[in-house]
Amino acid sequence: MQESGGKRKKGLEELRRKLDERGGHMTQQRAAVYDYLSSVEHHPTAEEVFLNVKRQVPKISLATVYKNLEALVACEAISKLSYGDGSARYDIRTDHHYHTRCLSCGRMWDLEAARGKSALEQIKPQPGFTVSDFRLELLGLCKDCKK
Amino acid sequence: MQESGGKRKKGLEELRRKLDERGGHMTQQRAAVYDYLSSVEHHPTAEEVFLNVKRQVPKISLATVYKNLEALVACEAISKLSYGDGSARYDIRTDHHYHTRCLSCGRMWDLEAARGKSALEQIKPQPGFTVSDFRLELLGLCKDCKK
DNA sequence: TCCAAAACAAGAATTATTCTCCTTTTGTTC
DNA sequence: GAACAAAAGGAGAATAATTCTTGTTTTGGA
Repeated sequence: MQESGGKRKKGLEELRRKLDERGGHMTQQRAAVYDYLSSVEHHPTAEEVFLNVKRQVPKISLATVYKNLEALVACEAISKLSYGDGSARYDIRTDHHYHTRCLSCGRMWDLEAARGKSALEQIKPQPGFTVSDFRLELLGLCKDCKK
Repeated sequence: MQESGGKRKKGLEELRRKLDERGGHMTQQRAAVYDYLSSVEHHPTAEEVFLNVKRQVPKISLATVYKNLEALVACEAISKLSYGDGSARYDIRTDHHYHTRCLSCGRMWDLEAARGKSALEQIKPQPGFTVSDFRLELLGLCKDCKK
């Protein structure tokens, strides 16, 4: 499930650069958290990251996972999402994009924002409110659940 | 801040009808929660509902407020806005509309969906996914927090 | 009026997350 | 490469939002 060596190494170098900018250090635990997020297609919870990273760094604590996820969000290496239910989820992508969510199975997918951006800009907030970002989810039924 | 007597009474009758459909009872506490939500422009948290309803029903407990909010959501008298950042908020509206949310103070406002709807329909999901609803938030700074 | 179901209050429990305290590691400087 | 300050780690306590539990009261229909 891990990316190929070269690509992975490149990701970690990029991460180090981003950490450096804010005076953050690269650690084994941090690299493992980032690496795990790079290796999965979906958007896992902190708990899920913890359980998986533990296999590579058995002594890592849940608090460390949380602190690292926070640090990675702060240096814009990953982004934090919420599906609206319990726990927050983390996404290796930091570019502007949205999500589709299946109301039946709960799974989510990325939605390319290319067309969305200009469409969203047509929607105006109340006077005096300055918009800095959009959050958009399309809710419905996925291919599998429609059967 | 309360609605005029007639309108308020009508709202409560409507609520009783919705509760009846699911075998729910009308109580002083439940009416007060609903009434408070009807009386405000913004979308308060459970805590905020609790503190305000307490002024009318001093012995109400926070758990009761939560249970009533849940019951009102279940009978579709109100809706719950949970985007995962901090506490959930509750909205007397159940029709299709969107929200603005201030990143500084956390408050939320309604955003009329009239223009939004056609704009959102331009955004296409992955093939095979059937969209039944949109969730949209504009994030930014409100008038007060910009100062 | 009576009764079963529903709802109440109070507080304990749970869940997700953050904080505290003390130890270890990192990266920079000599 | 040793020394050092800052950053990060680990373990578990603390916090915040929400839900559950227990025993009591209220509601609405018979």
